[in-house]
Amino acid sequence: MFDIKLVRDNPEAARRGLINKNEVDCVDEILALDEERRKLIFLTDELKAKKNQVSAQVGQIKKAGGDASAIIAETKSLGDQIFDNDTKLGEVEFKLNEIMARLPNVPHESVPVGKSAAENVETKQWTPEGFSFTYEGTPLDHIQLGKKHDILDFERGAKISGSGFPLYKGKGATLERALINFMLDMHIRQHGYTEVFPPFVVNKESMFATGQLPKMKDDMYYMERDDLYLIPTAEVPITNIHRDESFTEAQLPVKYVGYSACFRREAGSYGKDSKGFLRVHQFNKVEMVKFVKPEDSYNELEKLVGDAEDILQALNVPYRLLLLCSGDLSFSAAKCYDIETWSPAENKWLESSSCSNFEAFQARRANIRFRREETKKLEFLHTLNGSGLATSRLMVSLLENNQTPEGKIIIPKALQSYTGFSTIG
RNA sequence: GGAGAGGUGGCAGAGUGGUUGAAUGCGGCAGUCUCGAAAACUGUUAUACUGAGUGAUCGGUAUCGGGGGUUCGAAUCCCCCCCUCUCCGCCA
Repeated sequence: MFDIKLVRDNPEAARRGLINKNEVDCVDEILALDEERRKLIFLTDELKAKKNQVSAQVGQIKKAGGDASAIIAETKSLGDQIFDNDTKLGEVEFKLNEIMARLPNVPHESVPVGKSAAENVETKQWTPEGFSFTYEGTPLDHIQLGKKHDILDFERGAKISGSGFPLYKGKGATLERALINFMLDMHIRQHGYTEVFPPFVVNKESMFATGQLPKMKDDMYYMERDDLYLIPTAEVPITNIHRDESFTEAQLPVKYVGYSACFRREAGSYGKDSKGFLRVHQFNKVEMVKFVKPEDSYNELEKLVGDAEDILQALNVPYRLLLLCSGDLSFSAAKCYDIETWSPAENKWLESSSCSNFEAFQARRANIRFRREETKKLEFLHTLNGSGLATSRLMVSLLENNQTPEGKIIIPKALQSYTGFSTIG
């Protein structure tokens, strides 16, 4: 949620933020509603104060055995006015909240201004020793490799559930499990995260808090009967661990890492990069979430990206970092790096991770605060999260980059103690 | 799914219609005492919105799981919903 006070105090900044994110300018509408709301509150509070005052007199008069009927009549009419005003106020606040809830976060000043993904900025590229973008011969793609070694079965996955629900088999299933454990262990042991294993199904309050609702409603699996949603990312349950809670300053930063299956309807994106693992409805992801003090959040974002990079370097997977431009930023993010891994068969980069600073945007929606020692006041903290990483596209890069000319797959050293084997095929 | 109990301030726990934002205890903070600390004693200790003020702050309103109702007046009475616990049933 965007802070109404920020809009009120600096409408031009809010307007710029909206335009930079390719959003409709609704600042004037917000300002008008806000003014109406405050006018109504002021009037009604005065009436209520009067009513409370008169009401107290009723008690005193009755105690003394007097007749209070004249005063009671006065309170009654005050009550009617208050009721009307409150009804009006409710309508105004409903409208205001609706607009505010759909107002995206404002990009940080370090974010390049741009309209679309084409204007994202590559900030780093990393490749393992001896790596070359020009492949000798034709590399098999992950679907061919999956079939050849009988480790991935997209057809049967589709039979069981529909397209986009992959089935892993044999060493493929083991490799997937190994990847998840390897990533979790590195974040826990080397990066200092606390492991959590969250629910994969959440209520609407949780979805609102992290910003999936109301905007992304159509992109989520929803169970009407129970009014519950399948999570699109572990970011949702993990960030919501501390919804409506507050920390002491000394407790921060709090860092969690957790695995979850992720479910996305991907409505409207059929056919686009959708073969095999490139776009699926269910995938596995290890997610890092941080709760930090506002002044630390941009430093923590860089560290978060570094934590994800460590995984890729340990796995010898070529990758690059993209700093997303304002127009490509998600609804809740103020700044975001995507990590893309190289696919030799597709001959392109694949998005495998997204690391974002949400500043106080989610904290405001989720009401997560901390008490600052110096001022003794409660403040909204900043939340961040990043995939570390999603296994589906990582698996594409992992399989394709580690294939030998004979079509074998070499398991990276760091993973071997997790898989229990060093090659596939 | 059935039956019962319960949801009150950071925590524990009183409170069944009228200065109750809420007793008491614990915790926290400040002070006294002490070389220092502990103990003891004293004081203090919620949040949001809103108005005034540069500001410290002051005024008003709301808040006792959530929503609605009764009443001049609700933590307290009524209705609906949510959650937690116990027992029974079912079940991976």
